[in-house]
Amino acid sequence: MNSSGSNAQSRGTTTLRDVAAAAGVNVSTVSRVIHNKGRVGRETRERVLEIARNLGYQGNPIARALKTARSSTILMVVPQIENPIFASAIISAENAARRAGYALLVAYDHAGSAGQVIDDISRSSLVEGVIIASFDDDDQLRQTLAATDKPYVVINRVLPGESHCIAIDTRQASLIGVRHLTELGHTRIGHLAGRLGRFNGEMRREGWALALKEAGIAPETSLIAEAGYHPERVPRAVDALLCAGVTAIHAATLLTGVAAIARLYALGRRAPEDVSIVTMHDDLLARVVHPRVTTVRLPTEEMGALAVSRLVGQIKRRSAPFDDAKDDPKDREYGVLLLPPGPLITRGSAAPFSSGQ
Amino acid sequence: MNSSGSNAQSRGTTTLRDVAAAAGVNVSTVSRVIHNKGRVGRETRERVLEIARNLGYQGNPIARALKTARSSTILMVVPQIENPIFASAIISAENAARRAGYALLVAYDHAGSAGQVIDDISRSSLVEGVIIASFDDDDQLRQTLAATDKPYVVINRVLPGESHCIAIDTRQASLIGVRHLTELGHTRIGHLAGRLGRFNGEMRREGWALALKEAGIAPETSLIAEAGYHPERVPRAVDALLCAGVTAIHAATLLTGVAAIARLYALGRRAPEDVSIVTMHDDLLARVVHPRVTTVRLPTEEMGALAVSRLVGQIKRRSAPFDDAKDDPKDREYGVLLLPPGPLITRGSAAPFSSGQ
DNA sequence: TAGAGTAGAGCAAACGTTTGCTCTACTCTA
DNA sequence: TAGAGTAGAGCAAACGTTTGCTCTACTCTA
Repeated sequence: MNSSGSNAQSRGTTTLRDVAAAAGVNVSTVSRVIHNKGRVGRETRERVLEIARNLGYQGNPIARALKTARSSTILMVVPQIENPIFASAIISAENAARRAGYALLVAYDHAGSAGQVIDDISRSSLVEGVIIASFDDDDQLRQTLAATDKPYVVINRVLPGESHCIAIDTRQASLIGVRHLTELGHTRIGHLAGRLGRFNGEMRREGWALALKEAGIAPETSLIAEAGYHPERVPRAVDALLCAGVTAIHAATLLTGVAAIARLYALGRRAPEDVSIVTMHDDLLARVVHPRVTTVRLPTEEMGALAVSRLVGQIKRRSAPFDDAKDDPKDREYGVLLLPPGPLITRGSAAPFSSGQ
Repeated sequence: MNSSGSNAQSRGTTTLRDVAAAAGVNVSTVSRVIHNKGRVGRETRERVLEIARNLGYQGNPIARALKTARSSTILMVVPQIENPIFASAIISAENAARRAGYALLVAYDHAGSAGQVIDDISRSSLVEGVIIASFDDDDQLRQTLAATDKPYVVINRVLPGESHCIAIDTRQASLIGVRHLTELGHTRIGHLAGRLGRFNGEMRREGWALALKEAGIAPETSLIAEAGYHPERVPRAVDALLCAGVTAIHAATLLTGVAAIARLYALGRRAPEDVSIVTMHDDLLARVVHPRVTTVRLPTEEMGALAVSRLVGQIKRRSAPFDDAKDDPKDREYGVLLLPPGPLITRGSAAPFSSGQ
C-alpha cells in the first residue's frame, strides 16, 4: 500500500523486464516511459505506468549508474568532529543533496589525509563529486585537490588561487562582535584567538583588529592569546588576557568562548559582570550555559546547502558541457563565495562597561 | 606516485579490459587475479598485478555491485541532531564501515518518518542494510521495520519483541551516577527526567529509583521533574526540584545537566556548593563548562561500531545462508545487546553533602 | 492515389564486471 | 607408454539499465 510496503516485497525483484513483460511491450519502451523520454503513445504510457506502480517497480540505481556513468552520490569529508560548525553544514548538505536526487556519503578524516579517505571510499562507491571541509594546512589541501579528478567544493575556508571555495566571512563576524563590545563602552578587549597564521584564525584576528581601529583603539599584541580550537588551552590564554587588563574578550569560536566563561567562574569572576564575552556561531550550546552567550550568527547551513548546489552544478556542466543554453543561471555562479555573517544575537554574556570593572 | 595521483588520471578510464589487453590475457583472468579467486599461474598473476598497478586500475564499484548485487553501502538514519550521542555513534560507525569495506550513508530524518527517508535514499543508491537510530515512538518504529526488507539494526533503544537492537544500559548508568550521590551523603536527590513513558526516559528513571532504594531512600514522585530532551524546559523543572528541597540532581542527559547547572547559576546558586549535579555521557561539552561535569561514560562509539559489525554479519549471512562453517562467531551473535556503561568520571559538579546545604 | 513524412514501438549493443563452463596442455601413475 | 587427472587459462552469458538505430504503419500533401 504505502511506498515502503510495496518496496518491501519488490526491491531486488521487479525489473524493467518484468514490467515490460506484464505490459506486453519492450523494455526500452518502459524505460522511456519512466524517464519521460522519446515518443510513446498516451495509451501505452498510461498502461505501463500503472503496471509499474502495481508491480512496485523502483528501478535499480546501480544498473542505471553503470549505464549512465552517474552514481548520484556525493561525498563530504570532514576533518574534525569537535567543530559544531560542521554538524549543521552536514545536515543541510544532506538535505540539499537528497532534494537534488543525490545521496550524501559522510566521511571523517581523522588522519588528516583526505586524499586517502577519498580513495578508500571510491573503492566501494562511485562518487561524482566531493565536498571538502577545510584543512587548515594549505599544502595538504592543495595536494588533495590536485590529486582529485572529480568536481569538488572546498568549504569553510578560502584557498588562495582556488575558486571553488565557499566560506563564511568570519572577519566580518569578528568585526560585528567586537564592534558590539566597543559600543558597550569597552576599550580593553582581548582576542582569544584560533590558529594564528591559518586562514580562519587570521580572518578572525583581522576582524577584531579592524573593529578596534574603527573605535580608535590600538590592537596591541598583548591583547591576543592563542588557544587554537582546543578548549583545554583556554584557561591559560584567558589568564593571560586578564593579566593584560581586559574587560571583554572576543573568542574565535563558540566552544572556546564557553570555555572562557567557565574559566572566569573557576577564577571566581563572572561574565558579564567582571568580563564580557562575545563569540561567533549560534548553536544549542550557546543557549544552554550560564550566562547565555552573545554571539554572531554564522550561516553554516547555507554554506552546506550552497556547497551541494554548486557541486551539482559542476557535475552537470561536466557531463553536458555544451548544453549551456539550458543551464540554470544559479548553477553557473563561479568563484569564491564569502557568505556574510549575522545578525548579532545579544544574550547575557556581554554587558556595558562599568567603571567598577 | 601516490594512490591519489594515479587515481587522478585513471578513474573512469582504466578497466579490466585495458589491463587484460596490456597483459595479453582474458578479462576473466584479470578478475581472478584481483580477487584472488580460482587458479592462476604465479607468473601470470604477478604480471597482471604489476600491469594493473602501472595502469592504476581501481575497479568499478558500480559494475561490481550490479554483477554481485552487493553495493557495499549501508545507511544510517538519525532522527535528531541535538543529541550528541548520535554524533559519536556516527563517527565510529563510519569508521567501522569503512574498515569492513562498506561506505556509510548518513541521513537525517527531520520529519520522523524513516521509512520515507529509506525509500528516498534507495532511489538513488542501493543500500544493503540500515542502521536506525531510535525513534521514541514504538508504533512508528515498528511500522518502519515492518516495511523494510533489508537487514537492519536499531540502536539507542530496545523495542520489545525485536531482537536486532543495540542499546546502552542507561538504567545502570543512572544507578551508577545516583549511587555516587548517595555515597556522597546526599539524601534528597532529584531526577531531571527525559521523556517519561518512553524507553530511554523510563530506563533512566528506574535507575535513579533503584539507587535510592538501595540507599534506603524512597523515590518520591515529587523528586521527579520532566524536561524531556529540551534544554529550554530545564529551568522550570529545576525550579520544581529545588522547591522539593533537593541537594543533588541527577540529569537524564548531558545537555539538560549542563542546562541545570546554568539554571542554578542564573538563580545565584552554585554547583556543587549548593546543589550537586550528576549526569551521563561524556563529551567535550562536559569539560568545557564550569564546573566540569561529573558524569557516567556511555559507550556510544562501541554502539556505533557494533551496529555496523552486526549489520554486516546479517548481510553476509543473508547472502550465503549455508556457509555457516566459515562464519565468524562474532557475526553470529544475536539478540538484544545492552552495553554496560561506565566508568563514573568524577569532575567538579558533584560534592559531598554538607549540613549547610 | 502515390510518395513523403512521422509517430510509435522494437532491436540490439553497451556500461564493466563476475563466474560457470569448457578447452588445452601438461604431469603424473600404473 | 597410455590414460587419467589437473593446473591454467579463455569463452560467453549475465546483472538491469539506456539509447541510437531501424522498422512498421499510419497520416498527410500534391
